[in-house]
Amino acid sequence: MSASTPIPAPDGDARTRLARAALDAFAARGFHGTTTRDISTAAGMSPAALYVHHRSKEELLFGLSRDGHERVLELVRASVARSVDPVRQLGDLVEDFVRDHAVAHTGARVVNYELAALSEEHRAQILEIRHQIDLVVREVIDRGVASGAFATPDPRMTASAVLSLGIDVARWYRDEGRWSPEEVAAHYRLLALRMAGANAPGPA
Amino acid sequence: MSASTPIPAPDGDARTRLARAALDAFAARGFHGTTTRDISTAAGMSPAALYVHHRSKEELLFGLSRDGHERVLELVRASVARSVDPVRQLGDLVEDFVRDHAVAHTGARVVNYELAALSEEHRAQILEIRHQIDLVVREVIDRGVASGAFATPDPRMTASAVLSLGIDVARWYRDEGRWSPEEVAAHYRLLALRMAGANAPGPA
DNA sequence: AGATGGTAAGCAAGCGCTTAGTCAAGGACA
DNA sequence: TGTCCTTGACTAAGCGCTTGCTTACCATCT
Repeated sequence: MSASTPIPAPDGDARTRLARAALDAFAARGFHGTTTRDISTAAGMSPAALYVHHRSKEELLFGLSRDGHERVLELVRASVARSVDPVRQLGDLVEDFVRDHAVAHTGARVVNYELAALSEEHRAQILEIRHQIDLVVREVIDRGVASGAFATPDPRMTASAVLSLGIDVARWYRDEGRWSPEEVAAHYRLLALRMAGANAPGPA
Repeated sequence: MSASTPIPAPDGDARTRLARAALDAFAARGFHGTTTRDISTAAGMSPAALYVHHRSKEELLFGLSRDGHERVLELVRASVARSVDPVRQLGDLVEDFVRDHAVAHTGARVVNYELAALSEEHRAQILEIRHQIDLVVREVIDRGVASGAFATPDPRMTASAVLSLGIDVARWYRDEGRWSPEEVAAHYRLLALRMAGANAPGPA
């Protein structure tokens, strides 16, 4: 035969398959509601295989949480980098953030609601990334208030609320639901700009 | 002795102590992360005592969830009943809802984030109460749009987002945090009215 | 005496994780 | 070319412990 590839498994290599199975299981039943047998069986392997590729169940969760958070941090930084106008920056940020939380709501659930299951040190690392995400939003709103584009009596709480609104999308969004990710993202862009007190939200 | 009371235990009767211990534990570590020994020990009893007062760990969760949801449903209905002006109704509703989710964030976490651990039938009962809560908010916004007091391209999604914003308070609020429940409630009132497109939010 | 509210002890099942080993692929060398 | 040895992925079996829950019994009230 001419095939020289190292025979890829049906859906990626074993390590990736285990990680994806864990993500789905954690999202559906939570960290403590998921057994190592759930994960390995879903990945088509024996329970011991999990420990060939990952040190423990907790470290598997940590890896998923860290990767997910870093992806979101890059996402919001990229949104803000696309322009200099705070109104457009906030709109883009919220639209991208919300779309992502709707599309990837399975991963976002693990990322946002399983922090308590992490070890002390791992949770601290994650909270640091979350802080960076918070800073991005806060700075956009602060600049908008400084320039007069936004008006809000408490910019910090408004920033917190805007992020909060987007995070909760991961909790309630369903694939078979009433709205597409794009529809939610577009409407939430408007809502966030109103929250910030933008005078003329503009079309896009 | 003159005391005729039936010797109340340090913090309420046994059933209540167990329920409160369960609520704290479920909020801190989740349903599956909590053992029946955690609960009974925190209530100052042996593991078997839990089954004298409650049928199972799941039914204990269900009771907490049902009571919590019914309390919130009564709360929002009372908020709306205090006036007839949609602007004031939505403002009062959000203010009361958010204050409650900040003050009672422990209970609200269980109520909002442990639904997956319930049995099929129990979860269905809870979802019905949640639907009633949703309807209250939706009707207030619909009436505001009809009267011209509100302006939003998708009243239904706006209603969903307003509730969502309040629910997420339970996730991030901390007692030792930056803001008092009253401060968050007041600011969120403004945010919700802006989201709904109220022209003049008014003072209170 | 019966009802009420509690406990000590423990059962069957399930948990995270480990151990000891199988098996296929690949390089080294006679 | 054939044989040996190493390496890496994987599993069967199971260890020690914990889980939710039950049973059999006891103390205290009315």
